[in-house]
Amino acid sequence: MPELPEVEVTRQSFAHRIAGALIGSARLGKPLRWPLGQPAEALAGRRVRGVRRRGKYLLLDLDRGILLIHLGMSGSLTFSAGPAQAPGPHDHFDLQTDQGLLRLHDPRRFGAVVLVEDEADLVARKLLDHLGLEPLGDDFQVDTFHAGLRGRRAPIKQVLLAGDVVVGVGNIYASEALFLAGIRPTTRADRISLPRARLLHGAIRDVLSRAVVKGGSTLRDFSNAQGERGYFQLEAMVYGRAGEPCRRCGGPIQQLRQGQRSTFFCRVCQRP
DNA sequence: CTGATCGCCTGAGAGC
DNA sequence: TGCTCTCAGGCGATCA
Repeated sequence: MPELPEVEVTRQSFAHRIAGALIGSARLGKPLRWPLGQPAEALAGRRVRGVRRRGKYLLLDLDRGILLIHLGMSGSLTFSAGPAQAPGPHDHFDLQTDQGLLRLHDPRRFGAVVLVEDEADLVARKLLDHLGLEPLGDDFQVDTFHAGLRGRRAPIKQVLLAGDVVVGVGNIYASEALFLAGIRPTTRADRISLPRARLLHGAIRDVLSRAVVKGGSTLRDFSNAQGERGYFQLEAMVYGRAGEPCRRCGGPIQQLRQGQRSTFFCRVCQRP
């Protein structure tokens, strides 16, 4: 579910409410993708300073350590004050604070919660070091982006998904950004000229930032930490629209598979 | 180095 | 109704 916009929307929906909170206790449900790294009890007594995002990871800065949270494919967070509901079968992590309960709901359990002492921690480095440029940040410039595509013979769609050139672009927004840039998803990344890289750079920033404004995409059950759904899926130009008319030229949207993932594109509006 | 595959999990929907 | 199959927003590990 969650790509950069959904993770950022989630962050914005609870960062200000959890800032300064004192952790009373933590609870783990079924195992997630990686172990917490320490007993859940180790979180008690720590204080939450704030919440950052790196790619699709949320980083809860504590007065001692950092709690890394990844939503995987099906994860969502809620943060609620007042009496806590009993955890459901898919609620696999709770962080009880004096300002509310942060709860991770993740049916498929591809998500993770990892406690590290700092960003130099080996596990933190394994997860974060290889990540590419932040697409909404100042470092994401056309020339560095274009340089990152050099030497990449793989299809541009898959290079975007890999996340080592630019982070946060998942399966929905990769198709959407390539449509906006007029680039065929199968085009080899290293064959993209500087002018087309400029178009793609702009398209990535555009689609991700507009998706954040719309609260992300709710295809099935995504909601932010206040339980609110996203609406960007209503504006999708190609994703999930196989066989339907292109919103630009009217031709049928095509679907293909790249690396076990569905890709959607318009063969008229997107050139190789 | 890069690229292609493989799993990790559960649930929904299609087809028989 | 109930079974089997395919697919779903991610991504690290492994092998060529």
